[in-house]
Amino acid sequence: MGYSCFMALDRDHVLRSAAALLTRKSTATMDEVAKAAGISRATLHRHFAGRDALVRALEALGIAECEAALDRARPEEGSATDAVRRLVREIQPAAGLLAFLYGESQLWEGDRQNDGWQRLDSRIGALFQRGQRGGEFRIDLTPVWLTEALYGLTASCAWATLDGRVAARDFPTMVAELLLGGALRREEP
Amino acid sequence: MGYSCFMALDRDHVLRSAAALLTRKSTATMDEVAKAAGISRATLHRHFAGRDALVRALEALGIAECEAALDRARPEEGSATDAVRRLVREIQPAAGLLAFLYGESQLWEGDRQNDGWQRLDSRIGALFQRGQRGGEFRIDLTPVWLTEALYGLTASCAWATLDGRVAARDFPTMVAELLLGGALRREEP
DNA sequence: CCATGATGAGACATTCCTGTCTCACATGGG
DNA sequence: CCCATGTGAGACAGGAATGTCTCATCATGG
Repeated sequence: MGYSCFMALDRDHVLRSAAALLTRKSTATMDEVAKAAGISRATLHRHFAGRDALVRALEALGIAECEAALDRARPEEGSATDAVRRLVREIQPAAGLLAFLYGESQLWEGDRQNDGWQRLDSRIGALFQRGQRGGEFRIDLTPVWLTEALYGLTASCAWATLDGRVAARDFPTMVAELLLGGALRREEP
Repeated sequence: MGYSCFMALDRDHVLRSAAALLTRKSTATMDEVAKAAGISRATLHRHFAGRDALVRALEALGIAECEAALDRARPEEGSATDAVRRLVREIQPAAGLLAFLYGESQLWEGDRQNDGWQRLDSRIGALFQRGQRGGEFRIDLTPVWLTEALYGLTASCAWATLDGRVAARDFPTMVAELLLGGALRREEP
């Protein structure tokens, strides 16, 4: 059977390479994706039927990584503020992939879209709602918008990191502190 | 000379139509752009040599609109906080176009990019810096990141508005208040 | 040693978009 | 009235990416 027992690993490796490449160049060719993974275009097509299938697989990977990050962040524990900080920290490794998917409008205009996004939105929205009900978060910004802002700031910081405008080690602080506290100084520490 | 004296108006109309369409569907064909503007593809090519020229023209329009918004917002007057609120309010009409350009990576990977972005970055960055020096804004978030976050939140809210997740009339509040104050409640009103 | 199966290289047709062209038509000015 | 100019429709070739195919190679397992 040759390498067949490693195909799952190969597939994952290809997926990660594609994510890394498409994060930087979202219009990359199937040939470029194959080159980046160190395989031929034929083999790439054996793993993923076409470009659409590849993007869908990346979408599934992104959703899975976000859900894993959400699990690790334990959004139900402790203060909502700290939970958001944990979430941003845990989501950083997936930020690049998330930024790519966020800009891939192809995923949203389709008639049916992956349920995973709705699950994620619900869980993250619930975290913000918990913070509002507990009096930690202001109530004039809707949980839906706060969730959207979390995605947007994550993607923005991922791009800014790729361009070198923000240091990667500052990612958690920049995203979480802006999302939580905004630009204004606090009167009381 | 027929309609030649109105060509400038035609061109502007085409540009606005293209912006509105490409904001929703960034991969729209030249034919779709022409259809959306109510002209034929031949006439579209008479106004813009090719797709690249069209995108560049949209970039120039976006920059011009942002600079105009910045002028109207009078970023040097009054408190930096109010200046940011004015800027967000004035930038809303250009938010859709800005969101399209923000996701058009083609503009950034080219060897030379429009100087306008740097001018805008400088002016907006200066506003945040003024707020920091005046003690209004916190100093642990860099002006570069705050500028990036302004773009990112603007684009996010523009998309959320298109999808109906955020009401258009709430745009200024959602963007400005999150950027300024974050999600946390203030102890003191 | 041989058979199996995965791989890489490349050819190939197809499809889609683009850019350019021609031509007929309409409108407006001289 | 006649000409000039802008326009729409369509044809056309070219390029690029895709998806499918074949074939030679090579490693593994029996």
